[in-house]
Amino acid sequence: MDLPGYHPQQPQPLVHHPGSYPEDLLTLDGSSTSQELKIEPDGRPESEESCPICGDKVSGYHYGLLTCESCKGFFKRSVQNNKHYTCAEQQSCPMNLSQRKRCPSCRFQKCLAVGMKREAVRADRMRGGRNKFGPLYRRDRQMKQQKVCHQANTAPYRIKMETTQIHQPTAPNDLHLMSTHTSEPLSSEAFHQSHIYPSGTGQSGVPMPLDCTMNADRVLTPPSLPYPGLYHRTFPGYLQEKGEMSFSYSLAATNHPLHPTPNNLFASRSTPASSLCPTPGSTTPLFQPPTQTPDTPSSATPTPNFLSQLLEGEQDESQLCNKVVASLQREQANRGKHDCLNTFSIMCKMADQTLFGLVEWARNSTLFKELKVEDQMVLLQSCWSELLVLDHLCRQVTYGKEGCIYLVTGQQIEVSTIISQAGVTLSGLVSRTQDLVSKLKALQLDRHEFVCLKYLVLFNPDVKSVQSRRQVEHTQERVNRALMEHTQQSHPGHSDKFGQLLLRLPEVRSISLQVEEYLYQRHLLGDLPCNSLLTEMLHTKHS
DNA sequence: TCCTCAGGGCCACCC
DNA sequence: GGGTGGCCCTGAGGA
Repeated sequence: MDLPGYHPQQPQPLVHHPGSYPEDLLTLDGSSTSQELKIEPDGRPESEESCPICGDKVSGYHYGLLTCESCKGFFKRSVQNNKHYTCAEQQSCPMNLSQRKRCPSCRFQKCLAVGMKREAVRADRMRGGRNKFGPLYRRDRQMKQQKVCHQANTAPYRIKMETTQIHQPTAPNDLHLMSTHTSEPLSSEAFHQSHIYPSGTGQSGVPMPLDCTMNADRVLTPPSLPYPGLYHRTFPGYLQEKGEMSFSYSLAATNHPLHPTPNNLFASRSTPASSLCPTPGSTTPLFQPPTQTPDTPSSATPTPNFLSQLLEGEQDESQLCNKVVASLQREQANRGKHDCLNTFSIMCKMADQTLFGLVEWARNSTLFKELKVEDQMVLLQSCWSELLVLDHLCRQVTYGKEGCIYLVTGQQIEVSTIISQAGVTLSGLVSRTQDLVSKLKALQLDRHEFVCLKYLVLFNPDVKSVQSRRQVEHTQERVNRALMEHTQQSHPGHSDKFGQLLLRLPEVRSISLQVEEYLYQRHLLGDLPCNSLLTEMLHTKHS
């Protein structure tokens, strides 16, 4: 028995289709009404497959996934007429065949959540023909067929992901981040005065001022946070750091030989200890020894040792913040006063540094270290974007204020600002992500659960090319069990929390695929910094 | 050249 | 009168 609704797939498109979105390939039968998919010999779904939105009978692929005729029409009208619905309840109205008409807001949100695409509704209203998703639909069918075969042999309680084609880089790609010849710090003004380019305008877009001022809420101490247990460290001395905007994260770190790329991520495995050492001169080591964490409701977990083991190596948020800010400062310093980074570049830098931190987190994980280096590589290459999305979600759940996106640097941006200035794809991504944040907040995600989700994403035995599949599978099952026991112990009144948490993983996967595709499109437009781990990871997947 | 199938339009029906 | 949903038309792309 698979866990309900968790059947994410991560196939590699054979051909890259600009403007298409890989979550087409994602099987999201994750609704509560999901049922076993049956495929006819030619790959077409049998009539009993249910619509992921309302559970009605599907009539074919519509706007990105298999839906019923009713939801197809509803989605089309909503997009064509630019409808803006409002939910009269808590935006969690039940969605089934009999109640789908009650709340168009929730229905439309669910359409988006399961992967229907606004961009598949033709702006020119041209009839007939095939859309750009055609090849992906076929691929999706193939994957579903594989899934059905695979499910027959799936062990109970297995988190199942479909096989993934991992492309090994064919040539070494050393990463050369920006040079750090200057130590001139980025002025606070320059850093605050970032700009945003509306999606679609590309580099030629007119920069629009965006208020990215530092947020004083950053100094909130854990007890005042909505979910104080999620991040396990406070921000000692943050006020001083914030005021000076000067960090001592070694400049050499960015040119560090251990700076990972898809090819040299594990180049230092023969001397793992060295990779953990702070760069000479650095006063902010990448990782601190595990510290006593604030009390959380989960302290009574039945597998404290294992959970503690998982929590070891969790990155210090304040150090990550320092690292990212320092990196941005160096970048800006290299550019000079009159050549400010635009907001998209800043975001990419943040993501890149965060990704670097996540790779380090994985590499320093005891469980992960037990795997073969080759397996570590393919696993990370498979899930890096999901880890990034999870990291972002966790930050929002912990620090994010309603209607704002909390950046790793402690800055906040209003969601409405982004949506008003961004293009359709980015707006959709932000909306989907914020929806997921709301769900996770409602579930009161704690840091134990967050780290379990990270491990479940990382230890994916269905990644193709994994050699020690049994080992990965075993670890995933252990984490799965630990998460289940933890949720039962820490939230006895919320018996379904475990299932609810797992149901969020397909959404994380879906969003991460959309993020990858979006970033790749921007990369093709030349908007992404060339020499970054982020770009390298994107290249690896698209090569 | 034919077939497939996904997006668009139409319209009866419902509230 | 606006929304819904079933049915049919259209036409690009593949066989």
